[in-house]
Amino acid sequence: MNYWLFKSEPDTFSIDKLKEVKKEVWDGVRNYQARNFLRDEVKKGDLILFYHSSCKVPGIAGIAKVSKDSVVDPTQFDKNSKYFDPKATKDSPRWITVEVAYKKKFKQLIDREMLKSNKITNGMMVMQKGSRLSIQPVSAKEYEEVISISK
DNA sequence: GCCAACGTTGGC
DNA sequence: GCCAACGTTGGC
Repeated sequence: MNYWLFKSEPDTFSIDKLKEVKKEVWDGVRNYQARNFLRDEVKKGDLILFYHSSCKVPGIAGIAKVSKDSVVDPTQFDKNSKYFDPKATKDSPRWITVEVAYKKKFKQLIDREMLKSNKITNGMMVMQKGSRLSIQPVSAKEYEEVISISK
């Protein structure tokens, strides 16, 4: 079992929205490094730190769980989607992702100030300058620390 | 295969 | 809105 951090802009898709819909296909990832994680390493049962980015207060908002792995991102075939990819075919889809299920929302958002002030969480990939990857691996130690901060 | 130009991300 | 960091594109 592995741990991950998934970034999402709350204006587009937030932890509250996930809570409402319970499950959602994590579509729209169009970066190969992130896609490779989604395709090869993110598996059913893995736990996800749900990170809100590009907003007033960025930070970790809660936890989700991978409910299905190796899901073909349907938006690549949708001409009306901004994620449409003319080079993707049904026979060899280019964008593979996962489905995530809501697990919990933290009582309080763990903002970057909080992550920075903790020695372990300050070392997380999301805290590194210029870290743009939207699907990031998280160590068990980092995950546990985030959980303990959230309590 | 190099690399400049360009586009995007994302914290601040 | 700024700007640094990074990824992608495309000419050569």
